[in-house]
Amino acid sequence: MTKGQWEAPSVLLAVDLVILTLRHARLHVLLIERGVEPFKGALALPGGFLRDQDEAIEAAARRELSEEAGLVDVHLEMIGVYGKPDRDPRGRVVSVAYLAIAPRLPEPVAGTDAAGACWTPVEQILSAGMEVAFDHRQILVDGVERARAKLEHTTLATAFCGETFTISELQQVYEAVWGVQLDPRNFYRKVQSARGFIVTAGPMRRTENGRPARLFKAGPVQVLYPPMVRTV
Amino acid sequence: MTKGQWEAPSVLLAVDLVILTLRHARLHVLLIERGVEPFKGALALPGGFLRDQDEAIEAAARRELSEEAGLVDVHLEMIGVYGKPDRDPRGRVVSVAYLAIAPRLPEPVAGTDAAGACWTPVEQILSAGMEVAFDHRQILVDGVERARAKLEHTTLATAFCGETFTISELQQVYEAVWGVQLDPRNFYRKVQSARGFIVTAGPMRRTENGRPARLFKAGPVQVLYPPMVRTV
DNA sequence: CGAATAGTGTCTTTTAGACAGTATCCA
DNA sequence: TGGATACTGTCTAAAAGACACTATTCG
Repeated sequence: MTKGQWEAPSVLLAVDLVILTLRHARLHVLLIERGVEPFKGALALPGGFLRDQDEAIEAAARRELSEEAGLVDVHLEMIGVYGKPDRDPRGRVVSVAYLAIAPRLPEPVAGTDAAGACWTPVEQILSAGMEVAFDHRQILVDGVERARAKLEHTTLATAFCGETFTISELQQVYEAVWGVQLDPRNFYRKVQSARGFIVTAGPMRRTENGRPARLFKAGPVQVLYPPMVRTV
Repeated sequence: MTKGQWEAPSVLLAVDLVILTLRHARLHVLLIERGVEPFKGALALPGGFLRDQDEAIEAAARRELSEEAGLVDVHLEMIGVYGKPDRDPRGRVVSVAYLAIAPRLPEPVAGTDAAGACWTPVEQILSAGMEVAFDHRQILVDGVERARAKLEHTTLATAFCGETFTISELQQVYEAVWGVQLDPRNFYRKVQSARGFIVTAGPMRRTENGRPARLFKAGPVQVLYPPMVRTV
């Protein structure tokens, strides 16, 4: 509560992005090599400070998404706030973390500002002990866990795919993000019976090897029913 | 990214609390009558600014929880960040919202600072058009939705109960938060079969009317398997 | 005894999971 | 033709939902 002469302390506000995508059937996150202190030369999540007093937080996240990864119109949601008093040696910096999901991309990161942007397998950071700057490991852990959880009861998986996709492409998303193997036949039935999850995108087909598959696009529904249960 | 002479803008950081509890088998939220401008006299979620530059954000939330509601050791989790540039007429105020779950309480709000603290049925704000200050209606909506979702696949429901509770008390939590009626017999089976959800708390019993019920306490598990499915 | 709540059993329908078999492409 | 992937069908076991019934308390 504001009382009397006391003045509330102010903080610097930043945004950080966990940008996930699928590459070679594995989950990758975009990391940037830092060009300035602190943690100069180390890898970190893309992000930055609010540009000015009037910039909305999500707008800042979208701006960084565009500037650092060349991405527009992708799924974006807030993960949480990271504000431990000592998390940044420059002073009291509070960071709002966002989760972004990018569909399959051409090999290089298109339209990038930052020189050292690179897609890194999530496993390398989570299981192998690869280092990242600040508290970005924790932010990544929380972002990946958010994605895993939302695959269960929302249609988020379609955000990893392009405009249209086959059912086995969708299955690859679940397998990569959850780190499990799924039976394609049961996955088929499951996905088709989830109301509004996917809808057929014309009678077109696409091929690379074996029988061509039907194409689908994301359905109208956000919340999945029945959910895709990740058996524990 | 920090560049050259440019200086990042700073913001005021606040916390707001959605404190939920059950009263008379209905979901209630704690509101405070504001004693100062802006919105003087209006009802608002409890909350306030960070006390000083070194206070952790969650610590500020726990401090407000104690000062404004007299609550300690209750479930507390972050909901999200609310930072629209124009959400507070005093300037750029970014608020971190927290969800707190209080067990059944004695009628008055114990140990309260704020004079006008009152438990309000959530329905009155969500369905009936009761007004609240700032963007607190949206924060409440998000907090309640979070609670509803977490009841499905976590053991959060036990946080609404006291140290020990009966199965029908637990059922009341689900019914009040979800706003549905559940079959007590199937609920029984369901809850008992969810591994680690509840454990018997001795052979004691409690009574008020009808046959006495067994007492349980919260089990060791946080994530529910199988989940409590809220049929849509 | 009846009213009220606690707890068990049982039946039916739905869903998950395993897996056989057919279809359609390419080389 | 064989190899590969797409898709369909079928069986079994588990879980969800409906609901009859018994148990234990109070007054």
